[in-house]
Amino acid sequence: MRQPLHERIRSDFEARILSGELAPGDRLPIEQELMQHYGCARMTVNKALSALLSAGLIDRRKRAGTFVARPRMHSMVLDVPDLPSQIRERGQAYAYEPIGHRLRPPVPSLDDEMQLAGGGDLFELEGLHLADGIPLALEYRLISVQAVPDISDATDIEAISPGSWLLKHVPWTEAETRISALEATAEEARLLRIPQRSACLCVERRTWRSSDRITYVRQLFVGNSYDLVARFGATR
Amino acid sequence: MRQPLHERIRSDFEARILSGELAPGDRLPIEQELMQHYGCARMTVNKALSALLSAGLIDRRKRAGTFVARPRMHSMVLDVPDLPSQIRERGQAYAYEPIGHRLRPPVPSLDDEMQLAGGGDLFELEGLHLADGIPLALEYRLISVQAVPDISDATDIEAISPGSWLLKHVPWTEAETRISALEATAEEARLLRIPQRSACLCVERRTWRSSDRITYVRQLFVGNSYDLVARFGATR
DNA sequence: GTGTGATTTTTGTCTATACATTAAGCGAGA
DNA sequence: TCTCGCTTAATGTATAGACAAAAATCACAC
Repeated sequence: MRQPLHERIRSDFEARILSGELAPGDRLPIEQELMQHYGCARMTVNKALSALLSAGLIDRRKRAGTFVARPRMHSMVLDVPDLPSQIRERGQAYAYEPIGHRLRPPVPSLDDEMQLAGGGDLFELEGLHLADGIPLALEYRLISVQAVPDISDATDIEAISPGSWLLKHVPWTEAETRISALEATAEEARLLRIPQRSACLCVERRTWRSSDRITYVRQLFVGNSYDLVARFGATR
Repeated sequence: MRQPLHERIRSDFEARILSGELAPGDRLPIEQELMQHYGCARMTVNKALSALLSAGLIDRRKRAGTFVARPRMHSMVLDVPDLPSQIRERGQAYAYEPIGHRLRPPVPSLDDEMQLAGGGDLFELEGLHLADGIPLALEYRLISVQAVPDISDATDIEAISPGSWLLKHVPWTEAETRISALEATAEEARLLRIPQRSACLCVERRTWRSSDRITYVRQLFVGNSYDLVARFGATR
């Protein structure tokens, strides 16, 4: 039994759905029929269909049956590796160069800052990510002191990089990333050592741990030296 | 039984892992112990742990046991909705304005074009996506005639938008998206009606159907009028 | 010591069955 | 015709047991 039966059933239907043979809205056989077709117990069929369900390929309704899901708003998996390891993987030397940091209260007129702070203060942090000594990205970060009290006595936070430090100390459960393109301001261009108004890739991210805001970060990548890559396909 | 037992077991351990109480590498109780702790059958425990496994939160090895997974390279889900529906969702009028199209052989010196063509010709297509009459994105697309023979007699392809047309006619199984920022050339700027060298978000996508290349598309978005959004979280 | 084979623990798969839950569909009555 | 409740077909959850497969461990021979 090199390939488990439930896996075979699952991939059979995955293939038929992805190939278009089974179109969105089409009904799949009921579990009883599949039991007979594959000559197995219902639990085995159920395991296969549960996997397809959690992969979002099918919808199931009691009494009604199992249906091919409408093509969900197409989505792909975006790799968000942390910069240090990604730069090292390219065979370059990584360095983080702190520009400054301070503790300050949130600006009352900025809703986002108020929510992030959640009654406490904000830890503000700015620095450069360098690859082989050349600036790759400018990072501006706000951390909620309330959500991350350890931040006060974190002497090592700028030794590695704030992103890596946070990942180690504060696991998050939810995040939203926004990607856009914009032109570097004079100040940003100076820090990144690029011409003014050069195109930059702007990645903003907000993270939560079960409804509490943790951090906001804005990374400005030098346009022609960094690509984000997303993939879709080959379930595992 | 508002909440199934297997779901309770799953979320118990999800919480303990995300909170850091269980650190990467820590060993979880074996299924026998969990059966006793929760007073249930082994299949129930197994279902909970299988869910955590497929979510990537744990690793399991026969004879060795179950362990909290090392934090994987973080990945997020990137929404890639097709432009027409997304623009209409914002309450704007969508239009596609064809610039031109032709059938031509691939350029022999370009490996990517040769692979895409796969021995046949390429269908080349250029057009603008407009929101309320204002250019939002410039699209350049190559389609493999071999993979999509219907393309020859597709009179409607420019009536809707090439992306939507393809999505309807040719399901794909794999795709790679590359996101970067760059400055519009003189020609691109003219078509998009923006100043020369403005920052633009460049989305390139290559799609496959089981090892056959189908299409290459490059969409150039006006920098300040479009964001891509990616999310991570809420395991259903 | 060092490999090598047997042992045993733990997960992986599967069966057969039971009862719960949901909602589609039907029929009775207003 | 509309509504209410009943029946019933389908999925959802759970059980108890069986055997398979992998790999850590141990014992033995060299």
